Amino acid sequence: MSKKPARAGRRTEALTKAQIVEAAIAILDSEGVAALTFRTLSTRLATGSGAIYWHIANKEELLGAATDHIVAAAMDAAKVPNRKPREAIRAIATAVFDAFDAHPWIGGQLSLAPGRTGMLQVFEAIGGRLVALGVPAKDRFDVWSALVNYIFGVAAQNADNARRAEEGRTREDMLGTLAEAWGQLDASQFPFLHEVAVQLPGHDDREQFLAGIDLILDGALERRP
Amino acid sequence: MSKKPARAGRRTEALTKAQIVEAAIAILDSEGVAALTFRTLSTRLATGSGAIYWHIANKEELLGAATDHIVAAAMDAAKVPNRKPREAIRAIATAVFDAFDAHPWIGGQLSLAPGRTGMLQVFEAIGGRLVALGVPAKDRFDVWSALVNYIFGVAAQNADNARRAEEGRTREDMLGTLAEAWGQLDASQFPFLHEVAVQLPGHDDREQFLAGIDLILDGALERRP
DNA sequence: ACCTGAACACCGTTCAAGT
DNA sequence: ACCTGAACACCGTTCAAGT
Repeated sequence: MSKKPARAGRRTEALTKAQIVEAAIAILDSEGVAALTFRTLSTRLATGSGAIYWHIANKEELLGAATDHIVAAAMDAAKVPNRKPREAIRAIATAVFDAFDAHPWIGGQLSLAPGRTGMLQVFEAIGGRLVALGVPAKDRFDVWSALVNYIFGVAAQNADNARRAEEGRTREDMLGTLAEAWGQLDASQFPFLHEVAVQLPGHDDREQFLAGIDLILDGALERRP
Repeated sequence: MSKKPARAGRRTEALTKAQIVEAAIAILDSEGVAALTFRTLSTRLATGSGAIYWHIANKEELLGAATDHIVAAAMDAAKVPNRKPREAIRAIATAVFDAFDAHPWIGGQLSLAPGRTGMLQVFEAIGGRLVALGVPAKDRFDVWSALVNYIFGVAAQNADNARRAEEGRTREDMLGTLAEAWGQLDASQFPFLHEVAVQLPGHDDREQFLAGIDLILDGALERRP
């Protein structure tokens, strides 16, 4: 027997990057982004904080890998092969939107480091449907770029709103407050916002997100070679 | 005479929030987001770190106010009143894109706290042009939402790429590396990315961003009541 | 009312030492 | 090869004490 008793939960096999990323996601989901530190993470993994650095370069890589894990899982869950192209694009966009909304700690960790296979899958899936949809070859790169940037950009902004709502009022409260503020804006200086204020509380963020996808696709299909 | 000589640069008037925000922007622009701490900021302002908290609640509010200051300045500089509606929208979008690109520390600080007048000005300016463009009233809210979300979301993602490029290779280097990686992808599994790889190095992010604006507007104008 | 700056309660990251 | 955990060099934020 060694002097120290074996610690409960001490692993017997080597850590893996996947284990670390999954533990990080568990902390992020249950306690939020502020709770993810190398100390809480190493405690949960029953190891020393320095051990994590053997597998992961730094916190940015950790958050990036966690984000890509969520994206890849969302793509796996969104079964799209048998759908018509436009429906497939809408299904992929919805999957990303819902995944970000369910894991609102996802922020600006959307870069394309090597090994970000989840994002690559989304990129390819969207691009492939544009060919099937009949978007002219000369427009394809721009349409694809607009779509993937829109999807990830808007989903990330929505997630950030959800995160802020979590730590305070509900989303309905926030929209109500915003509608009231815009309704009190000077109608001669802000006629549009003054008018659109009434539509804020009732609207569905997800539906509006998908309406934007349709606008881009409609614009793309109007183009002829 | 007091025992301690008056410190050089000691202010004689009270701090203002505007002074703090401008000093913060100066640090962010010249030394990056990691260099902005309450210690560097209070040193530059010749005050104590706690003094800043008399005027600003916390770092999130500081970064949010700095972001809105940049947006407001960009809107002021982008003279759009005499343009045709579509050109005005393109000018506003370009102004936001360029401002974010020039201040790449702008990240996810895009929320709508009270007093964010810069973002409100962009929102109103875009909305007003949609009326002038003849977008049907029933579509206006969705088209407006798609446009402003696209503009801020894509501009923020581009800024984040610019920030990452700063602390390493150039943007051209990064695009070249990405093109090479995508070019080596299995062409049967990733046909679209394999093909689009060749277009990556030569493309202009700003032009592609504007192409997305046009797609949304074209999609919107195709709708009839 | 506004400022000072030490103190508090943390961080991410490194690294000599272990197995 | 992989892990340990103390140590380093910081942070944001608070607050008693000043003017």
